[in-house]
Amino acid sequence: MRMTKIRNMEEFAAISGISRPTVSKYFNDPGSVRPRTRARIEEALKEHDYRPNIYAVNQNRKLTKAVGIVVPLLVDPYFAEIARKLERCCIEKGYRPTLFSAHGQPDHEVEVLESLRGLKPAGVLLAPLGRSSDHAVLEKFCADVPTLIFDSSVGEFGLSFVGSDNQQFTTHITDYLCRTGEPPCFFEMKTPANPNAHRRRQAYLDAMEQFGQPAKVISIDGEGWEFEEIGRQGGHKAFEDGAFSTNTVLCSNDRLAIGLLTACYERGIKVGRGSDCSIRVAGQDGHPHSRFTCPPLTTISHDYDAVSRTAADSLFSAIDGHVTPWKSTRIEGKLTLRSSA
Amino acid sequence: MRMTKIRNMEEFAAISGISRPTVSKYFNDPGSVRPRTRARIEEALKEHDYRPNIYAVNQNRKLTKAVGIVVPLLVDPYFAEIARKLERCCIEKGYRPTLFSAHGQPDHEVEVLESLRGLKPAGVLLAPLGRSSDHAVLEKFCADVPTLIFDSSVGEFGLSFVGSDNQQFTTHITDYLCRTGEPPCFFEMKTPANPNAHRRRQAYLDAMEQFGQPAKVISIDGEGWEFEEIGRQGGHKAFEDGAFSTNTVLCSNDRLAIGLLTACYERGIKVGRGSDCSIRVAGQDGHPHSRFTCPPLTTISHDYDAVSRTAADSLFSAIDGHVTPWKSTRIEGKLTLRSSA
DNA sequence: AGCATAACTTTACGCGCGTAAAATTTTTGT
DNA sequence: ACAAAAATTTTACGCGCGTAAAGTTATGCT
Repeated sequence: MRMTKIRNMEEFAAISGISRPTVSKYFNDPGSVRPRTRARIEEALKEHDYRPNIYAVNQNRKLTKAVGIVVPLLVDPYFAEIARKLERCCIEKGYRPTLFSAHGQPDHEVEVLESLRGLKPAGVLLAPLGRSSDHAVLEKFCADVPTLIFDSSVGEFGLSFVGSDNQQFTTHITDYLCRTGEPPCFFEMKTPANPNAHRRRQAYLDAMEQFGQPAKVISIDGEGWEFEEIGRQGGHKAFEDGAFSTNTVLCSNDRLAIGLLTACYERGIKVGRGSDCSIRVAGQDGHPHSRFTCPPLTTISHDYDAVSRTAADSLFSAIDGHVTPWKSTRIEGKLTLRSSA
Repeated sequence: MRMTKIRNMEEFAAISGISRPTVSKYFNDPGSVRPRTRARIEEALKEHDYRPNIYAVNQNRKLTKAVGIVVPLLVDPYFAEIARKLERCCIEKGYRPTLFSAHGQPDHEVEVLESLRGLKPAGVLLAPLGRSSDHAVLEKFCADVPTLIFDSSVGEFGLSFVGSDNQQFTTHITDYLCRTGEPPCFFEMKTPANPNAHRRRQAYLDAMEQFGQPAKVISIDGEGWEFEEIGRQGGHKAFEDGAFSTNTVLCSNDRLAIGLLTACYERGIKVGRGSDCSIRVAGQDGHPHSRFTCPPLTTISHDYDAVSRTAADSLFSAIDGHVTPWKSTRIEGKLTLRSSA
C-alpha cells in the first residue's frame, strides 16, 4: 500500500477509475453516489489513504464544515467537560470542531471571535464571558455567524440559548437545605461574572420567601475568574464579620464553595451534617471536582449531556436551514447529596 | 468606514493604491515592505478591515502558520493551564494555535493526529498520553510533521523533548519530608499513565537509599485518567491493608493526592503537620487546584512558564530551520509548602 | 548628479478543489 | 424491452492567494 503518493483529487480519481467531480461529491456526502461507485472509491481509499485538502475545500465551499466552540475559561473543568461533550457531538455529525477559550479576559474573547470569523465556520457554540463581554461585539458576531449561545445568556441574540435552569437549581437545593436543617444563607460574588448568578440569587430570595424563612445574602468582593480564591478570602471576611446568620451556606457556585471550604479548614471550622460539624456548605453546578473536596460537596448538578446535546442539535438544525424563532431552553439539574450539607 | 465590502486582496490592493503582490508580501511580513508602503496599507486597513482568506493563503503556502497543541486530557486543569500558556507563546510569534485533547483515549489521540495532518501545521506541540499511546502512530506522525514532545517523553522521536525534571522533583520533596518528620511512603498507580511516574518512583527509591531510610512503595490498582477516584479508592484499600508504614505519604502526583485526601476525610483521618494530625500527605505537580484542598496540599510545582516557553521556542527555532540534534530538556520544580505536609 | 541597488508593479501561472451545464451511461419502473 | 429517471462523466470555469519573472521606479551613496 501507499506505493504512489497521491497529490490531489485528480490523481486519486484517476487511480480509482472515477471522475473527479464524482469523487468530490463522494467526499461531501458518501451517500450521494451509487453504492458501487462508493465501494470502488472506498477500496481505492484503503490502498492510498488520500484526503482532500481542507484549505482547498473550504476555499470553495460556501458552507464550511468547521464549528467553533468557545468557552470563557478552559482551565475550569466544568467548561472543559462541557466542551468535550460538544466536541463529540460535532464530530458525530461530521463537523470539525475547533476549541477556543477566552481565558477569562474580555479582550481575548474579542480576539477569539475575530479569528473565528476567519475560519468562516458553519456555526459557533458560544458560552460568553457574561458581564464583562463586549456585548456590541458579541451581537455583531451573532449577526454575521450562525451562533448558538449556551451556559450563560447575555441577551436575545444568536440562534437560541441553551443552558441550565438556574431557578430550578436554586429552588430545589434551597428546599432541600430548609427541610434538612437551618435555612441557608446565600454566598455569592458582589459582581458575578455572568447573569446566572443573578438568577440564582433571585431564586434563593423567592424560595426563602415562599418557605417563610428569613433570607440572607452575603455578597463578597472580588473580580475576575479565580472563584476559589475569591471564595476563600470572602469566606474569611464573612466569618470575621459574623455574616453567616445560620449554620447553612448555599454558595452561588461550586468553585466559590470550594474556596469557602478552604477558608473553613483554615479557620478550623468543621463542615458537614454530622453532629460535630458547625456549618453546612452546599454548592451549585456539579463541578467535576466537587466529589473530591473535603468534605465532598453537596451540590445540584448540571445535566451535562442534555445541555451539550440540546445545544449542538439546535445549532445543527439551524445550519441545516430549519429556521426557528429565538428561544431559551433551560434544563433542570439533579441534586447530588454528599456530606457537606 | 466599511463603506465598501472588500471581497479579496485584489480589491483591497486597488483601494489602497498598492499592487496585489506587494500587499501579499505585506501580510506575510509587514517589515518586508518599504515603511511608506506599509503605512499606506495600514491606513487603508483601518478603514476597510480586510483580512486575507486563511484557506486561500494556506492552500498556496508551503509553510502554514498553523500550530497544533495536543494534550492528553484537557479536563485536567494542569494541561489546560499549560496549553493556555503555549497558546500565548504561539500567538506572540504570529502562529495560529489550535487546541486538541485526546480526552484520555488512545484512539482519540490517533484521531487528533490524523486530523492534524490535514491542517498541514508548521509544527506541533504534543504531550502524548504515554503508555497507552500508539507508539508507531506517534513515531510516524513525528517523522512527517515537525513535532516537539512535551510533558511526557515516550521515546527519542520528534524534534526534542521538554518537560519537568521528575528526578529533581521527587528527590527534592523526599528530602524535605525526611527532614521534617517521618520518611515518606510512596503512593502511586500500579500501571501509571505515563513514564514520568516511573521516574518519580525510581527517584524516590534512590533518594531513600541515599538518606539511609527504608523505602516503601504502595502501588494501587486502577486504569485510566480518573486519578482522583483511583487515589481515593486506592487510599481506602491501603488503609485497610495497613499499607502505610510511616505517617507520611508522598503521592506520585497531585491528583492522586487529592483522592487520597478525600479517602482520609472519609475515614476521619486528620491530615497535616499539626500535632493533632495522624498523617502527612504531599503531592507532585503544583496542580492548579492544590491550593484549595483541605488541607492545602504541599507539593512540588512545575515551572509552567519555563516549560511552556522552552517548548514553544524549541519548536519555533526548528521551524525556522535551526536544526539541532534531538535532546531532552528537563526543568526543575519549586517546592510549595502548605499545611498538608 | 550619477549609478548601483532595493523596492515596487505588471503580468502570468498554478494550487486543489467546488460546481454548473451538457452529454452520456446506468438504473428503475412497468 | 423500452422510456423515464437517476447517476455519472466531460468540460469548463472560478475561488483567493502565493510566487516567479521581467520591467519600472524609488532610494542610498559617493
